[in-house]
Amino acid sequence: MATKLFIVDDHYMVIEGIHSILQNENSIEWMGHASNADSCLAFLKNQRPDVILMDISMPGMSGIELCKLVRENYPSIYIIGLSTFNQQSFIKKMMDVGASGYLLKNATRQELIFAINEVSKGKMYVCDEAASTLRFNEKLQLPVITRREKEVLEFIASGLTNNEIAKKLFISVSTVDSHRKNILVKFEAKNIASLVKTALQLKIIE
Amino acid sequence: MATKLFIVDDHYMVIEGIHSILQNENSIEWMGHASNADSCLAFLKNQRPDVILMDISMPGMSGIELCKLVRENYPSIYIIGLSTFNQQSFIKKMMDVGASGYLLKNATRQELIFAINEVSKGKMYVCDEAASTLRFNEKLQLPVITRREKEVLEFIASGLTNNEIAKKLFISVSTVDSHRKNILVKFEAKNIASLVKTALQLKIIE
DNA sequence: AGGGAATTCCCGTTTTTCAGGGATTTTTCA
DNA sequence: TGAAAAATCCCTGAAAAACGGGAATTCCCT
Repeated sequence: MATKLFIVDDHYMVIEGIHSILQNENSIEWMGHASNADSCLAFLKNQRPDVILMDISMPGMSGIELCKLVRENYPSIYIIGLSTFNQQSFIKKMMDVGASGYLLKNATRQELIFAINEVSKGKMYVCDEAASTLRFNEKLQLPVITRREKEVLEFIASGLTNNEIAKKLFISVSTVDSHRKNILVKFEAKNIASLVKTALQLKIIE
Repeated sequence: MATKLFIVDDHYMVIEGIHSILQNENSIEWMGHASNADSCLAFLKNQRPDVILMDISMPGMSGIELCKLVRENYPSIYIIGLSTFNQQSFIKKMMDVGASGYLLKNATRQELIFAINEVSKGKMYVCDEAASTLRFNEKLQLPVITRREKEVLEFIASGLTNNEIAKKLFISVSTVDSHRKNILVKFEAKNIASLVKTALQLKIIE
């Protein structure tokens, strides 16, 4: 039986490309596409694909949130993440949230078909580039900061002083200072400048 | 006479998508594709398309450099920039370097065909999103900093203090401080944290 | 129920940044 | 060759961050 495939991507050219690539592939049945998370969810109300190819960065709800939702509500559907960039945190988050595979948009026809078939059988498929990025990151691993620390970090990056942050969060300056110190340690940063830089580079803040 | 089109993009799916979209369009003749700047240049040694669709971010030479080269050596070829993101600086740089148009990868079939046809006649076509980004940026325009200021900014972002920077550059702390102050004014930042954040966001430093 | 993590708070000292001036010497380029 | 822009240097005082400690409470998970 052919694998029923659905695609969520906000790039028309990519959808068209995948459609065209899979046109003569009779092991895969094209169910359609959505260009954002909401239309995807609406589609799933009545239809049940076997595999969804899902772009990670989309306007509105991201592929990561969408993946989580779909996996929670329709555990029989397998998901393959799709993105342009080989971005450490994206890949990890996508896999954490239940994706079965990960492809970059420069994948070949062979790789695409192979990935869909593997995943439809319940296996995993992560493309080489993404896999090596994951391995690299396991060694280097991202600093883990708490919810509160992240809040403080965001305020710091937007230029607020400890005093201003304290007022915003209704806590004392000492507390803010403690958080700041802990964040600096976790990031192995010696001051705010390098902290903000690495936090942005690691996409921990935007 | 049909417009002869060539495509440079490192994403197979996008090439395939565009190919598929243009298959039944007889005003456009598909000449082929390259997945990087070098193969594009090699192709141009013997062939002469009318229009090149060119991805901006590619491994190796970027679309911006490639665009410049092509325009210098083959001024009869018109170029349309292509990218995933609506990124201020990219669009501007691409247009500065001689591109005739700019499309995002979520363009529709109609828009794609229209853009190619317009550009082939020597006109310009910039998609709405990109155009509004350009307008937005003209008003807001990027801070212009001097070479020295950029050097200092980079050291600041990597966590060096004024003192350390002074030693590295063999200048006095006062001078570094002056640069720092000027940079802060130019970025309208109130402190280092917000400075580093906006400098990174505007891609003025990496 | 117990333990660890998270969040909260405080102190004192040193270093660095911020904000406000002003001033001189090089470069650059029209 | 001359004016504008860039790069250099200096001062002072206040504000904030960095450093190095310690400690109490609350939350969460097993």
